[in-house]
Amino acid sequence: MGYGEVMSSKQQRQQMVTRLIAHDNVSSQPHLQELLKAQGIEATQATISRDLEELGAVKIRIAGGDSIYAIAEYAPARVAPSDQLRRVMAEWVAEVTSSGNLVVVRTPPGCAHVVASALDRSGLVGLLGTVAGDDTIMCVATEEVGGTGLAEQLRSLSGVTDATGGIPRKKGAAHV
Amino acid sequence: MGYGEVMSSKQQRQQMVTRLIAHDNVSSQPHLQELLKAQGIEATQATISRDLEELGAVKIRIAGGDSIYAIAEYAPARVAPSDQLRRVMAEWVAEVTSSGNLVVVRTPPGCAHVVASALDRSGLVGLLGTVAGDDTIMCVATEEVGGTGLAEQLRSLSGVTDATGGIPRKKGAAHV
DNA sequence: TTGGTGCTTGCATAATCATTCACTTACCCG
DNA sequence: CGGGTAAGTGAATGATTATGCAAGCACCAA
Repeated sequence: MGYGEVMSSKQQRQQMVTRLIAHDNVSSQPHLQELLKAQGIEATQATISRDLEELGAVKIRIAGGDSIYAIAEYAPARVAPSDQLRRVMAEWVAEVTSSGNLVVVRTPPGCAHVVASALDRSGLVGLLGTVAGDDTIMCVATEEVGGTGLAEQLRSLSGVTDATGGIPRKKGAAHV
Repeated sequence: MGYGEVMSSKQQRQQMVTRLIAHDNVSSQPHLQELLKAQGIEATQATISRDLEELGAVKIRIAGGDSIYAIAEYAPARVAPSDQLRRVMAEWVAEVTSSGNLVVVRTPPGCAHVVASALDRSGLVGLLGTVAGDDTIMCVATEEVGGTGLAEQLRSLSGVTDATGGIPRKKGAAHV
């Protein structure tokens, strides 16, 4: 298996699909088909269906009862292989600090809920739960493990270098 | 608008739907229809479709390419009027206790997310955020209001009688 | 009571999405 | 070179989900 590089059309298409989903409110596969065509990419509904599956896209409901596509960030974590968690953490976690039983995880703007969702479903021992804002996650550690211990786990998962274990550098309001 | 109390069948059904979704891996609406029937609740696919919309359920993809339903903690309550909150709380909250800045809300199995979602979007003063498990919600109270004060508000909303404000009767692990 | 209003539901059907099958192409190995 | 294998795709079709419509019921007001 494995081609050379010619077959990049699929990847290009899927990348465009991802982009379209993220920016527009894509309501259906025919709709997405149109948008793709406007970008000079032609594909049938069948192909798009397969793309969406591979990308892990799902239809979510938005206000008004309509539903649009979104990239999952959610589904795969149901069975969250810790590999997935590690991948998400490595991708999006910028900083991990702790104070008392709380661990504060910083992410790029808007990404907090993605990481929090993965954490929530990871079944990580020592993690009671999370509250995610826009770019900040607050994790509640068990008393047994404590904030410091949990922070250590999280840093290990994300590959973040040890950073100021006890003294927060800056106050960030998590608008939940 | 506003019936007496006879028309509880819809709410019962939706509660069961929520529970089934949370526990089983519901793959389709006909599948859910069967599960409901096994619980003694009959409904057509059309009704179930509407229930799922109202509950904000979505189909997510799990490992293997299959997809199952899940409650969206995310879309529907976008507009959550406080009346809605009161209704949800009254329907599903079994117990409210507090300790320190935390309030623990117990619900029927599988229903925690629904309540937590409503709470998250309620803009309730004194409530910083929530972490929902299967049948348990942890609410973080502001320091100003405190766990006791928040618990009081929540009890009022849900109509639960005052219960052991400071001493948890039983340890319930919130499996998040 | 009587008529009006709004909510809920089932039926039938439309809309949407997933999958089977066949075909093409690229690549690998004798 | 063939032959074998696997990925990728479209057309057609099957499966699933959403919806228009009408009926039924509770409630309210006159």
